[in-house]
Amino acid sequence: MAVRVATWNVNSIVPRLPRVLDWLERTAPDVVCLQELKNTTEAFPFDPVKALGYEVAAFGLGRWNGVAVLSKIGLDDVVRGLPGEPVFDGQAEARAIGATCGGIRVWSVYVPNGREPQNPHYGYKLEWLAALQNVVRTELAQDRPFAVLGDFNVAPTDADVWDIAAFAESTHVTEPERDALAKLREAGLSDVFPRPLKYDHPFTYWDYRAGNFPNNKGMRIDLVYGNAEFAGAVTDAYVDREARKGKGPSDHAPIVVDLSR
DNA sequence: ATGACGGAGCGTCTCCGA
Repeated sequence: MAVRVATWNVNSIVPRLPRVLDWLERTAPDVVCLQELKNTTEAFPFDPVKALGYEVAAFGLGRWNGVAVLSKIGLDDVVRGLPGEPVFDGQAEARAIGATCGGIRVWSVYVPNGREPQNPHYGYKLEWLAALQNVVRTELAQDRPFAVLGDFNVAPTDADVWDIAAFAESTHVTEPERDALAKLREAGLSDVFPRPLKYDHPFTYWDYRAGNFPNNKGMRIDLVYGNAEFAGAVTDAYVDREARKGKGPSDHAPIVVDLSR
């Protein structure tokens, strides 16, 4: 059976809804992890998404963050929030949601940005990634295909940013952030590396400013980290940069992963 | 052309994003 799984940071679901619905229709993924919904759980546009055949598990706490899992192949054992996650500035944030879809366990994650290495948000980011490591170890104890998909806000290698020199003193490329990803791989997850539809590297994010998209000044910070059962079933994976084009896009492009089970 | 920030809210600025 073929299963199509996708992840996409939509940068606010309400203004993006027409584009997201159109993309869902054309791409027809079975399971979709969404990030940066920027609204509350109740305000998620359930009806038009359900009309396309999806069950929806959303988790939003206000104007920032917000994650969801959509599925056409079942949606069970939903967990809202990352068990053991840290709290920043006394405010709970909706950055993770887990669900089981047709026997595949997925976590949709929106890792904290970190802002600058000197900012308390950076420490929060590292603590959040440590909590993710613990959840991953727990999930890996289960014998089933499993993946963490989403906006990790970390570029795993220097090749994952358009110019490493432009990132001196910046988050997203520091050793501790990359170590956190390495620990996920050491625990048993593989980086499901997508193919680009154009150019030689599968960037997933391009800043809106300064013509970064047309100039392909991008970053690969949206990732699919799967266990052996998940990664071993992958038949194709690509970044849909077409979704970054035109008027009113998200600043992130979706990643589409095809599995044969 | 892919084309030179955008979203949200106690809002006409400020915060946040990466």
